[in-house]
Amino acid sequence: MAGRQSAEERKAQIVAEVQRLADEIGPDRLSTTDVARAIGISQPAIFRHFPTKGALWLAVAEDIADRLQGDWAEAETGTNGPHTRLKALIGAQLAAISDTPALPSILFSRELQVDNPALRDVFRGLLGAFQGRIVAVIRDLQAAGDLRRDVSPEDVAILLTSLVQGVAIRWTLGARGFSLVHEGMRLFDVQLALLTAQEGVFDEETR
Amino acid sequence: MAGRQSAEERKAQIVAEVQRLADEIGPDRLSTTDVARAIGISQPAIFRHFPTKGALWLAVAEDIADRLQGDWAEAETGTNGPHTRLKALIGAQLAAISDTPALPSILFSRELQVDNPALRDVFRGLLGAFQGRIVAVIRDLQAAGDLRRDVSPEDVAILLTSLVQGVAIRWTLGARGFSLVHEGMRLFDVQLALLTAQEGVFDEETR
DNA sequence: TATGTTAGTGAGTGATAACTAACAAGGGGT
DNA sequence: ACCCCTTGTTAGTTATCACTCACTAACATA
Repeated sequence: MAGRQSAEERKAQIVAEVQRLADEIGPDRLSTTDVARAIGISQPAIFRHFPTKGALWLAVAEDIADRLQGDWAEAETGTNGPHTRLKALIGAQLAAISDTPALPSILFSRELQVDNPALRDVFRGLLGAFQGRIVAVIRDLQAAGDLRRDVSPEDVAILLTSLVQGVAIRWTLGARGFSLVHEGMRLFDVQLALLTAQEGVFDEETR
Repeated sequence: MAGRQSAEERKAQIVAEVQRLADEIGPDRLSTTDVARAIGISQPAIFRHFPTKGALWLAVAEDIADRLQGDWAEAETGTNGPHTRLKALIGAQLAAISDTPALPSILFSRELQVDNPALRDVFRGLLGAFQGRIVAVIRDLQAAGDLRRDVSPEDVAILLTSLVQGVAIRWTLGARGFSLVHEGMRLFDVQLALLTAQEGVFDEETR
């Protein structure tokens, strides 16, 4: 329905629908027929706008990349100190997953990445960029003396991004029975409290 | 080759091959033809041993569940204090993933779980059991005074299991360019050091 | 109003998926 | 040495996948 549309609009509509349906059906099981039916056009019409299904997925990847990078940039501009900047970054990521629940399964889909190296490279770069932003903010936090210095910024970044992934996975497996953003931010505060505590009091045997 | 085998042996062989191939091809893209060819039998022979492909996956899930639970039990028996017990548990999990790299993609495959609720339930229970074991050890650690008490055991368990998942994902995406067990244990030590540091020194604004 | 362009359709293609039916053979127990 | 259950094969079936082809209807413009 809604008749004919411009190619640009239709492309955007298809890309959006893929992200919505990927959550229900699974990214790799999602067929062009599913997408076409959900939109209300014929299945071959998909191929008028994308030469191959791989190209469609690449367009989806670029859409995701653009949106996430925009979210990160916005999160970092509207904030003053490094602490709120870090909090905003993590919050933006959680919100993005909450808005597009298929994000983790798309980003980490083994199937999609096995026969679409270009896709894998986009996602790898994207996750690396996020990690890089976190590392930079951690450095600022440490420089300001707001975070213990006996842990490397890279390790802190890993702990925090793992936290986001971990809570997102629990959220998905548990049928989204809680607020991802709320629970994620709560755990972020817990982890950050650990990271701001005084250094080395217990002698921990590090064998 | 190797001629005829007993049903029991053949079943185990198929289940093992699925786990090996799931890593190369992707759990959901893995076809019965792939499995049969890798073993050296005809494709319909698979269905002599498993009524449906879904039943095959369920057998794989139970194999994984048995193995993991065995690993956890072993990790917890050979250890004395709660600290080494925790370390052994995390180490066992990392080693299991290292031995069966397809584990994360199988356990978290959206595709497999969408149309196989039984499978999803097995995995959910499995991950819950691991979480439960971690929580119990954390409680012991706190009771012994070896871990700060201003963090709930459940939250600590989430932080630690997320850590394992996070490092496993990085390991997979990065083409397994480092030792999963080594890197995982290093980060575990970092996180545990944070968890044993003195409580609440910085006043963290918790808005 | 005539004309070229573009979004969209219906029917079909070859490949591959899971699964079945009918039949062949291996091998231990009597 | 024969039997017969079990394991296996070959040859299908049906469904679905991505993708193509010939064609049409809507739109913009001259």
